[in-house]
Amino acid sequence: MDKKTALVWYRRDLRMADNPALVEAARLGLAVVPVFIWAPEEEGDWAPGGAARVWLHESLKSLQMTLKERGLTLLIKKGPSLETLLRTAKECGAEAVFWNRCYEPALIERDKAVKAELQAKKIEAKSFSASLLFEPWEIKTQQGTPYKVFTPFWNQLLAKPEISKPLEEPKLKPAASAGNGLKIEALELLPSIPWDKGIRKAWTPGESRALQALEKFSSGPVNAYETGRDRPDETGTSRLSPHLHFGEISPRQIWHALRKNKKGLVYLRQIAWREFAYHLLYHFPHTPRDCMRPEFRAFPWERNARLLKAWQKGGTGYPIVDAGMRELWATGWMHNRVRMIAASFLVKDLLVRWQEGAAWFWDTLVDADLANNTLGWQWVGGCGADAAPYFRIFNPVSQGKKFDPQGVYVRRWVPELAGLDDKWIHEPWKAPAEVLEKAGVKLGRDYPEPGVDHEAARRRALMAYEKIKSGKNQTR
DNA sequence: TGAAATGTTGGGGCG
DNA sequence: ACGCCCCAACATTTC
Repeated sequence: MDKKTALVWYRRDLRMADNPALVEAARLGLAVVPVFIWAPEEEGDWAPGGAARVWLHESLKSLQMTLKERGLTLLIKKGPSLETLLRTAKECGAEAVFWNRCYEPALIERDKAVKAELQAKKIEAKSFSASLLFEPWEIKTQQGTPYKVFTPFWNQLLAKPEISKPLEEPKLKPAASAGNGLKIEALELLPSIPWDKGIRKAWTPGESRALQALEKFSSGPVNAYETGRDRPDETGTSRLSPHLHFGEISPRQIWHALRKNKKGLVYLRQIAWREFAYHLLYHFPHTPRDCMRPEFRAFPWERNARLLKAWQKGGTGYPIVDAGMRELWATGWMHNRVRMIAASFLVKDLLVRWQEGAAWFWDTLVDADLANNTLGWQWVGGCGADAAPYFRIFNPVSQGKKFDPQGVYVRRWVPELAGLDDKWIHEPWKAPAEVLEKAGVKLGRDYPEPGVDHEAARRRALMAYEKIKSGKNQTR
């Protein structure tokens, strides 16, 4: 008997365009039942964090609306994926399930099991590549091993045959029986205490806004990206990260929008860092938990709940760090230059394990992405594959002066310092008493004294590293 | 996709 | 004119 209906299982590909699972259903002339299943427990330790759930809620709303305009209903379900798919397939008389791949270790395992079970039940199951330029197993060194260094990975990526064009949105046939779904609200993705106001103000999730953001970026900031990306006081970045994480836009779309622009390559290199992050996560699935470099197992991290909390709340006493942490808390996002500064501060100045920082980012970032988050923190921590050398320690004052020279960013997020002159904005503790008084700042009352002295903290971090250096050549 | 410490160079002041 | 010193600017090395 010919198949009539397919489920398209939406996961982190919340878009219509460049969606191979949708295209396949249309190509086969099948009616489509789009379904989203909320099953956070299947993601192991990495179920979406609080900020990401807010985004997901809004993105699902947007997708549901878009599908509705096409005459389709996005079914919302909750519960174990396999059973839910089987039940939904039965409800709708679907004999095929198509989806686009995820690459987190727990999801790879789950999807493998789902595929096997569906096929055992005579339901066709097919998965597609939609979230990466290349599958993590498609890129290998000459020796056939995974890359551990970014630059050769990047060269290899550029040497590959041209990346295929993004797929057009197909014409979809609605299914006769759409099945019964929940309201998105029933997933309880929104917080009970409304701390998400700032996120809603800063962002509009959804495919159309993602395309707009790309358009805006490619018609201006991309041309100055090389330097503009380092300025948190200006809008020199694409701000595409959360859209990209939820698949509201695909890297193929971004690639083709920017590749013809000579300057676009500087930004596409960042997209390649994302590819590299997925490559590493796929080949080294333990890295969200453990350092890549084995000698770091013996690293003398400190346990300091008080300073960790101060960091989280944006109360370290270092303005650029605090500005970043407050931007994160308020908007669910932090400028990448500031992410590096704030992360370096936690890991090097406070000697707190990078996993603590990764966990906080996981919960507070709307773009929280296991591959990127893991790579980023291991990079800063100096314990990753192609990481910054451990002794590369950011100075929060000089970084602030260099990349936020007028203190615009600091004043935006740390308004209690707004009255200080540019000269002191990144190191208020050095300002003369009368300057502080005139600015209406009393350190320890309006804004904290530095929780640690960077100079001393730097020396302490280097000494801590000395302790594990001897283990450098030990094998895993 | 750092920063500090250390080394080198070259111009200017000055005896 | 010369050597000497100082020091800023830049370069290299070290962490």
